[in-house]
Amino acid sequence: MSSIGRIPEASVARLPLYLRGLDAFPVGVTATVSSEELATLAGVNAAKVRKDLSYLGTYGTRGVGYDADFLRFEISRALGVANTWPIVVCGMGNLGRALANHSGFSERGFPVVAAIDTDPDKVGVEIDGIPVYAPSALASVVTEHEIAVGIIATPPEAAQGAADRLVDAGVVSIMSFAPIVLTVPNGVDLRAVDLATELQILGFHLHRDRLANGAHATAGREQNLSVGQGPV
Amino acid sequence: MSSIGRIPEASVARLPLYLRGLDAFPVGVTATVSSEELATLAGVNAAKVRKDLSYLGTYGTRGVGYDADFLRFEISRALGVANTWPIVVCGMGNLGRALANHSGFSERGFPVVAAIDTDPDKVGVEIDGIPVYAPSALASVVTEHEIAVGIIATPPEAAQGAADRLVDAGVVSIMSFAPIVLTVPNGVDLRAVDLATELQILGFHLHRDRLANGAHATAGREQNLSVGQGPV
DNA sequence: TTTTCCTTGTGAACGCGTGCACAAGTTCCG
DNA sequence: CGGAACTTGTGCACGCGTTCACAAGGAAAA
Repeated sequence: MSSIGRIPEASVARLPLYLRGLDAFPVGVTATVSSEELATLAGVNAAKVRKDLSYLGTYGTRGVGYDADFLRFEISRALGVANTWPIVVCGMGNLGRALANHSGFSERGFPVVAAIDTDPDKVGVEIDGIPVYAPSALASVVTEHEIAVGIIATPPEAAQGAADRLVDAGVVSIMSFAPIVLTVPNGVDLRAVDLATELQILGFHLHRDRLANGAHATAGREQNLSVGQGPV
Repeated sequence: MSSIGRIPEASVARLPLYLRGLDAFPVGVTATVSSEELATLAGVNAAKVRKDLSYLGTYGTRGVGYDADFLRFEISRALGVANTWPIVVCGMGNLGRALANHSGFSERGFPVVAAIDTDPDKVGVEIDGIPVYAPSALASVVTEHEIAVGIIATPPEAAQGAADRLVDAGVVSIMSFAPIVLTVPNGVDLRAVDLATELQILGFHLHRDRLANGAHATAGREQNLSVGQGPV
């Protein structure tokens, strides 16, 4: 087994992008990718690709490139994509329903196997094929499906409660869409995505450019940003 | 007018969090916040709060703290929150509909005023009060509502096309949920959020912890992460 | 007025991430 | 077999962001 040393967080955050880029190459077929190509596919630069991959091991061939299929396998292994992580969605409002249906999740090894909602009208039925349970059933649902990942898509007021229940039930990774700061015990991995905040960042640049130029936004900023998030 | 110098991107990304934290204080009422309190409310540390705010100007009082109401005003001004930025959502699938309904957007000054979809059954009707137009109508819709911000929630195959049309129509800020790399001209601000990628990052830590410990995840990682994204 | 207490604002050090530039290694052609 | 062309892997330098630690300043009490 290849004992991988410490991989910088910034690199970890890019590994899924490389994996996504490798979708351009068919599975099971031998093909060669250069760091340059992969960089384009992932939206980063070539030096970063090479350095990131070097943290995983020496998987390329100098003068040639990387074998696409093998590289996919190795990145998948590093990310633990071989495993399937069933997830539970808390809050079946607009966003929750959309997330529960999001095909990208199951395609990437994160099938939504259950949902939680407080609305008695929703509890007990299946929404888009996903069974909805009451909050009280969370612990048993988590145990039964061996769920390690939870998504919080509740209203802000209910988010901390949902997080607490998830943690109590044994969930150790949480992705939250609630626009508040959540507190979770040590050892629980929390990722917060606040969509309105993201827009406000866009708004800042917009505002600045409007002030700088007359009304037209010609003087530019950067042109491409990728997903990511830094630890606090 | 306070001419603000260059504000680091990392600081800009936190300003909305501070603003969100200040929601805890009523509008129009004089109250004092210390950097420590605000740090807790925003989920960061106090030194960062002070440094970030110092980029905006000298708004605090030594020995006392910041006036919550005034601070909110100043951060709002820096972010351009005074303005309202109408947005258009491209792709009224599950995610698009959820985003179009997301109350957090309009609350924060980003009302969804129009949607675009290729499905003839959707075009011409209103979905949740939002008029849906055909892609060909995009330019006139953007002009009419003076739209500067677009959201891409289309399937991946249609995303680049949607981006191109948005740019042609004059949109200069784009938030994309499509799991592909988009190319936009210089001067256009693009923010990409790939939800599956976010989950895979969680999955990586999960995987690592499972390998390290037996099966229980007690040995911990960090406990709190906030939204953010770095320029490429 | 002077002293004490408190919190901001910031200079400076540290650490991480990025990108350059090149040595090391591979393939292919003559 | 020698050399040209190419691409990886990485040492190193640079810059940004974070954090510490403290001086500067203000309020309140003595």
